[in-house]
Amino acid sequence: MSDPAKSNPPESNKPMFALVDVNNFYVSCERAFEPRLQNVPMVVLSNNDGCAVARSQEVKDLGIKMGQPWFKMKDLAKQHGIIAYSSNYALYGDMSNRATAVLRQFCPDIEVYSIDESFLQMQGVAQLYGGHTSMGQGIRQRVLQWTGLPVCVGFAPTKTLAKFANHLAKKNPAFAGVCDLASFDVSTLHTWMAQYDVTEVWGVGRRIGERLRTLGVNTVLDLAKIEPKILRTQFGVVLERTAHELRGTSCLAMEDVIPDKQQIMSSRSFGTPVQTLYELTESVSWHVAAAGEKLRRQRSFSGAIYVFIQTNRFREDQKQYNAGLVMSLPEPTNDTLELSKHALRVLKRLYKPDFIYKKCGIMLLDLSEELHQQASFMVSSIDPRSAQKMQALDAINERFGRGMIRSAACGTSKRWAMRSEARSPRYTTQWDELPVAK
DNA sequence: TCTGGGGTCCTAGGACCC
DNA sequence: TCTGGGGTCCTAGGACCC
Repeated sequence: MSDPAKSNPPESNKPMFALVDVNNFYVSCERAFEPRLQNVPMVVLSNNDGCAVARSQEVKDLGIKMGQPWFKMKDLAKQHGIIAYSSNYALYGDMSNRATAVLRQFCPDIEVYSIDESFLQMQGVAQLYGGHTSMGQGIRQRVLQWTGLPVCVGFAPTKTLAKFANHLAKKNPAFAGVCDLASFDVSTLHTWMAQYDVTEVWGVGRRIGERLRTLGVNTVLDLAKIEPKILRTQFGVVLERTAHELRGTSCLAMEDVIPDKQQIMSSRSFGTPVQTLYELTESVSWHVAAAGEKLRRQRSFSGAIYVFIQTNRFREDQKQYNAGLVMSLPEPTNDTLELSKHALRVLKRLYKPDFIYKKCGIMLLDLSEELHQQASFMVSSIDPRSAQKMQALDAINERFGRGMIRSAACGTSKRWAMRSEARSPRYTTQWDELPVAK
């Protein structure tokens, strides 16, 4: 017998991607630990229990849209017995890692695209599993068995098509959760493409969708067929690339290494409205601490900090004030206390009494790598013990929970803290919240 | 009463330089 | 009086993603 790779060189050299995506991810995480939630209409709410960020199929069937405010659907919820959970990011993050670990067993070349989606670069791997479809089924089965999470898999020669394949797998029960576009002939592919709105394409949102419609581009197929050069002049390189991808030419490669973040943000709406500088100070200090942790985790330094405060834009009966300011730091730092000092100085300049605030936050900007930090020849104002201090702080907070050690400015009242009234236990990351078998 | 929190990339346009 | 043109860098804002 001849080597299959050799007898078939053009096939195995062509790029081939799989997109694996967990169905209704947050909802599925909750269901994995509470079987009684199966087949029950349920949503998971955003921070502050604001709006629905994950919906079970039953809820989608009721016509409830992504991002719909919870308070607006309470009547419907009562009527249909919709259960709402607060979001539990400790649980979702951990479950995501577990699912990713299973995928890695199938294919080492993996790009974790988001908390619930990964691209796999196949390069002939599927042959080991008897082809795309059976590999896809194998993935579904093992992820479900090992993590309790249901996934769908889409295969195609480009990332954009793999996203579309995944979408088909999700929407059409006939695919049984796995759709291999590479096995479709052109007319079959086009028949499917003609059935879906152009905004289903990865990279085409509401706005671009509207503009495309004026050009007579309504379906996925229309976008695949239009001359890409036209898109280039009217929309730019990104959409041109998307069109090429829909035609089967791979333009987007795997991004295997996770690049360091170029900006780090921490912000949140308040659980209850805030008026005093004192409370804003607490909250901003809290955000600086959270962002500082992320900054040090990727071993970066920040050269500038942005602070903003906002009133509630939905309250037409209240005076509105949105303000933000960037401040360059005298030298890059990763020290939470140093960052706080500057952030609070900015906050004082922004603050105006007589407004009712709804949200505040900070962003760390001008990030640079640790390696590039050089001790200044000039006298540095940075405390030489800063690095050790931050290391100790991170270690303690890692072990005992965020905020165990914090600057005094973070305060103790936290009247502004976000609402999270129906959070499930952190089953997989806290010893005292482990699920109990009865 | 109650309306999320992150990120990225691209482009247009202004400032500035020669 | 004549009112160029090309290049770079930066920023703000818009669009997208999950």
